[in-house]
Amino acid sequence: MADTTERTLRLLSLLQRRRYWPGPELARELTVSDRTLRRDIDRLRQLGYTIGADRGSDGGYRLGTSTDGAMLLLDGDEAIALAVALHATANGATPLAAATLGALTKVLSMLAPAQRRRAEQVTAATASDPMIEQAMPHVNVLEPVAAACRDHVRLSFDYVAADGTATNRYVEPCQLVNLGARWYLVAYDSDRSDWRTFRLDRINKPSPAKNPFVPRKPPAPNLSEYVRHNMSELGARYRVVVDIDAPASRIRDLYGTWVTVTDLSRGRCRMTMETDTFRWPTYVITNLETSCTVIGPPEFRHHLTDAAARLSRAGRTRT
Amino acid sequence: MADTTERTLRLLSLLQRRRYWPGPELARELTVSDRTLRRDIDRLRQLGYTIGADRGSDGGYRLGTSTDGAMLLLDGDEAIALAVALHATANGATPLAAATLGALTKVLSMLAPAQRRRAEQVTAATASDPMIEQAMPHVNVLEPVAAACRDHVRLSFDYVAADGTATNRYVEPCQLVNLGARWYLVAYDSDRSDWRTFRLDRINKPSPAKNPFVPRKPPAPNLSEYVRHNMSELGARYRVVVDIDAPASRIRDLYGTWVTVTDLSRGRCRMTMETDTFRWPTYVITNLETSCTVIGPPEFRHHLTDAAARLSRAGRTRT
DNA sequence: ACCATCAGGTCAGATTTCGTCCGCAACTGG
DNA sequence: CCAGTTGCGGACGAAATCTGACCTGATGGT
Repeated sequence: MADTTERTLRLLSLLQRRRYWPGPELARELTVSDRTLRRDIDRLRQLGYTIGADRGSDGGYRLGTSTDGAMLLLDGDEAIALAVALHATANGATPLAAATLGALTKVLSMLAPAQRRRAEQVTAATASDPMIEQAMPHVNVLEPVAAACRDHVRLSFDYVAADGTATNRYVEPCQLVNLGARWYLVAYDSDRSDWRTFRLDRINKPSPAKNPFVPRKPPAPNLSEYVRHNMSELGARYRVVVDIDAPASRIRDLYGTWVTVTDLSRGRCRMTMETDTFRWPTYVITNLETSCTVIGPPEFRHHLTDAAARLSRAGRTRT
Repeated sequence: MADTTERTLRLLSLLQRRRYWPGPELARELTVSDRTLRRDIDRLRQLGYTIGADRGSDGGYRLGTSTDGAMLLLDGDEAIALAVALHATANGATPLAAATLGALTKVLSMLAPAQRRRAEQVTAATASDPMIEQAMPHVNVLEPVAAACRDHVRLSFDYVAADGTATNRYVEPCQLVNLGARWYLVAYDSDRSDWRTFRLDRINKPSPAKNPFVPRKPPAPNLSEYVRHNMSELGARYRVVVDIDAPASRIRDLYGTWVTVTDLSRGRCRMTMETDTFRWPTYVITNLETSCTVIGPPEFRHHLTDAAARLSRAGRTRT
């Protein structure tokens, strides 16, 4: 009642809930006269929403596509679903990576603690799910760090380096970089006066400052490249190298964001990926359906031979 | 200056874009006095948003979790990212499936044609992506059908049956069911006066009616069961059956939504899945790291033997 | 102590909102 | 073609509100 903006929002919510609304029904729902309903519709239109209307008996209003800054009204569970979906998609997907991350931080920062816990549970449940055991960083780390990057505020956190030594850092976050299985934060370490790359899953208790700093020029034009280059020191357990009987372009199309591909002679190429687990390189190779040769490491070769044995046993006709 | 609701929304947008805003800055941004800014903040609070505020020098406002029907303000790309993420996650994920679908239809119906096209492109690009080639139905089919289910409006569409005959249907949609790789619509066929199940990827040109109908009692309490039961006639190409040396519960935990698992004696179990491609059952088996036996079909056995040969060749030390 | 910030009261004047009129346009079904 | 229904928008006056300009307090940092 009292407030017109509240009513306008309620109207928007109604229009988003049902495709088609006869005018008088809307008016009754909002307990206003049909005239002010029209005025509210007008308001929404001016706000950037395209609201279709059919005249004549059995006419009504229909919410169309919003042209401008659109807004979504969500009920509890939908917000959670959003968080989960975005969280799961935030890797890879190059063209929209930034937007996905942006949306994710917005949604996350909107969730109440209880909802957030629920989202985590669901994520955990579906993470052990078929495709990938996502090394997706914990929500409570990802969100504040991403927000700090976005807001250009300094960030302090506990960091456990590769050799196990724990330190406390105070940095100017620059950008979050996702490389297949892992997330990295590129930041300027104020104490050490240099750029550093941090693995997100080794960051604990991030706490953002309030006051914005003026962003520095990033240490490299393509931070994704930059991180991949420095990564070996950051301790992926294995560097899997495979030569494939297929042109580099094809592999790049398929897995470009996740691995480095270099050309070899005669339509072959070499694929390199850093990983902790063989699960996913195995999947890639199995899936390729072209022959290839593992260059290293030996552990991966063994893993493959084992898998091959298992598969061939499974495929043998039952005795 | 036109409208207070417009301004309030702009304020919300600002608060969602940046974590921390000093009050006077906000006031300047909105070109109002600090007093009305306070009033607007109040309005938002009354709308259900929790807005934290720090006093003292370098204080400011901070948008917290919204308690009630929350609303998200998104800029162009973020909406697209949302659509893509939801689209990708809409399978599986039992606990939130309904919410995900709901959110997806909301987002989709909000996208402008151009944005929608972009979303499709991205989806297509990432679908050839590593994990799965999602047999996700086309956005232009999924959205209207899901909306029709939600709104309880009749739906007419062209349908191509398994045997290739095309018909035009006029139905009362009941629910969308996702079974791993495929989507099905359970609906009451008004012309045939009986319940039918339609494969979503065989539906063309769906067009929703305007007027709602009163929903019937569904043909079964658990529609997911119902569809799976009727599915064999709906034409998945293969029914892959595998016996696994692991308790049924473990498999169910991992892939429960995607396959049917039945107990066998002595801690073994049998997994059945309907599929058109061997890619993903292969992945499952490779991933299990326990021995298993393929019961059928023979094609899958051959596929596995091929894969095994390829893997073992790849793993052999280079000559 | 001093300053910057949020919080909220009060008040007068400007602005808007709202309902009730009205005529008009467009679509549907008989 | 006509009646009925629906959306569209102008006009008007009364009521509600919104806004800016004060003001007092509380709180936190320097």
